[in-house]
Amino acid sequence: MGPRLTIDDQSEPSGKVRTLADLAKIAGVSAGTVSRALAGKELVNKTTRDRIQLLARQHGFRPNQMASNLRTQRTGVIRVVIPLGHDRRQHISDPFFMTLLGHLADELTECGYELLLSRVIPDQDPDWLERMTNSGMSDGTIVIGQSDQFDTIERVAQDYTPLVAWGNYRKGQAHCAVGSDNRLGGRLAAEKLVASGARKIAFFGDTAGIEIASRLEGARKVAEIVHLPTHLAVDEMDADIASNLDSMDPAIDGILAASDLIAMACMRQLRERGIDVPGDIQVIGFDDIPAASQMSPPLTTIKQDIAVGAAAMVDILKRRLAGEKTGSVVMPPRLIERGTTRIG
Amino acid sequence: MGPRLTIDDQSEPSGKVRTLADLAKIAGVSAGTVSRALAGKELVNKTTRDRIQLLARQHGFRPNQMASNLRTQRTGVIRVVIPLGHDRRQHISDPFFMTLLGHLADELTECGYELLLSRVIPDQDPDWLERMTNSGMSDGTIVIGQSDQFDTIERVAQDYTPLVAWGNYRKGQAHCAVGSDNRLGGRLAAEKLVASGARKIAFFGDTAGIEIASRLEGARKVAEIVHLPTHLAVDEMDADIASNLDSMDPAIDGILAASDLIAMACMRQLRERGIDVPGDIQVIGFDDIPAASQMSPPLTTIKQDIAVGAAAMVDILKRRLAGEKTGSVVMPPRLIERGTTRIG
DNA sequence: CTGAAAGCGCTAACAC
DNA sequence: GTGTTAGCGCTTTCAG
Repeated sequence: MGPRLTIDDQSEPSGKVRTLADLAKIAGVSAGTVSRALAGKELVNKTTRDRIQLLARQHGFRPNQMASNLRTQRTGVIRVVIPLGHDRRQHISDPFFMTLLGHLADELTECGYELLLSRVIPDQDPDWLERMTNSGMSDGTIVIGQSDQFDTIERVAQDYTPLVAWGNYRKGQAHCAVGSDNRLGGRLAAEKLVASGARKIAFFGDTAGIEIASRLEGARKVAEIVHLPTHLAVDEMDADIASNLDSMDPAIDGILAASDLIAMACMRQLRERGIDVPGDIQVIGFDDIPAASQMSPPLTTIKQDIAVGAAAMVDILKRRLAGEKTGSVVMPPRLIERGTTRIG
Repeated sequence: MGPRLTIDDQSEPSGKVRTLADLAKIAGVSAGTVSRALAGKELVNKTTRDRIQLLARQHGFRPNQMASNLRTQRTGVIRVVIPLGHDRRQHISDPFFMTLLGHLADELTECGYELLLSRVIPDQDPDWLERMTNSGMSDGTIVIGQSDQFDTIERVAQDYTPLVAWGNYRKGQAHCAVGSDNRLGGRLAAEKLVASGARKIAFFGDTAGIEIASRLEGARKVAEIVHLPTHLAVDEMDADIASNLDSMDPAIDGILAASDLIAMACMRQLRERGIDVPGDIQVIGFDDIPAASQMSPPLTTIKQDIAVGAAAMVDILKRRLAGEKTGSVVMPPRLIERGTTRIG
């Protein structure tokens, strides 16, 4: 039998070059030199450097990142993790997190980092953050949304510095957070509602998430507010809102939604019931996701500047990777008046 | 001087255990045994196995993935890449890709894979796919959207099997694609428009993307259609649509949008011009993103089942990783009639 | 059942 | 300038 058609003949037609050593051999130099040449180091003679780079291109050679990472103790990847704490189906539907993720991807790519994305269900694995930070698979970690995991993040941040979380800042906390002043946002929303004549205001949202809880807290500085728990998963959300809406006895005339998504669901339910917005009930959302301005009527909301937030997170993380100590960032949210509230 | 306060004293208070060897030492066994114990291998005595696992937990020890990956030649990560080919600002706003990504994340996490997310601008680096597939950082690759990169994907697929792309299937192609029958989708849309009385139909979209081109092609089987190029980035999109709308001389009475996002933009512009939908102009979208049903009037559209698509991609990729040969998957899209088209 | 030893593919002193 | 060498931290034969 000839050598053809052996079972495990995986070799490329003309001996694929897969390692530095392979390339070194056909270039007639040592692996070390190839390594340096490919890294564009000045140390190696320009002539041979060019020759090696050419050879590499010709053979489609690409050095193994994994090996390089192990050796240099530097991965060039940032882990972005979304904990699905208090409402695990949130992610699929929530345009806010998705938009934030998009911007993070932009920023990270921009400065040469890869993005390792993880969704996590904390209840099923209390160790989640330690696992992510200690795996050696990334140089730093970004947590999108504290959800109900504030304490976990706080604990890990004790001895893991390259960590930034999107979310609420609580005085004296150890971990670095970037986010909006949720309390202020809640206050702005309530103030607006009150100013334009609302007398009985309801808050739709799940206060298990600390960001949400802060919004309600802020709103309550301004007015008496009834809290109507609302799940974040689209399918449950609608049912929650519907039943709450129907069971309100002294009818409400103002809705403060914990997010634009919830506000949109409210509008849907209100329309089905023939209730006029903003005539009968005024509605105000939170986030200012792209869709907010496109509804009819367009949604009045509290805007969080996602792009700026994402840039800040990446910037801070880079600083921390460089050993700098940084504080948190609290960004002021802004009222965007549109069509779901009355003027005044 | 005592040993305190030396410059590079990075050691933890009581000597942090970071490597197998560290743990081996305090357990009084060899590194090999620790490795086996932590992997839960039966080979090692249950007693010592438990002891080692306990020790590991106590010290918060987590084996270095990078090293393990290098040794085993298996990373446990799947790369998901979004090429921003013909319209590089698409991603931030496109809920379709984001939703697909969400589902992919679910499916991958489900079966123990990590997700390495990359955005890529092919013009700036023609080598992009080779770079991603050969880096040794992942076991397989999913490309979300062929964009105008059909040929690149085709080329790489020649000798890289664990690759699946979301997109159009073209008879005889080498790479594995999962996606909707775009041509059929286009046809369904045009048929509906014609059936409910549209006489002059316009197609809004950028046919540089092959998926989009196929939709137009399908539509043209049914009716004569004028193509109005439209960028996918939200800001440009509005301007494109506005100018096109205003310059149409014999007014159109049907709009076939290449995506729901474009359809939504069209509706916005139409509303601004006081044009009634579906009275004066009927509109039909493509994708059926979550927001489609929430507009007013709710959008008639061609639905692609994203969840099923994502599951199929992951399933196929796993098969390919197991050495199986698989074909492509073409899923039938479905007309969802809602409020932006007339009955009939 | 466990230890010793040989690498995975790359990089960075250290030589010459 | 370039080769040699010694690992990065882990897994897995191969001995015993």
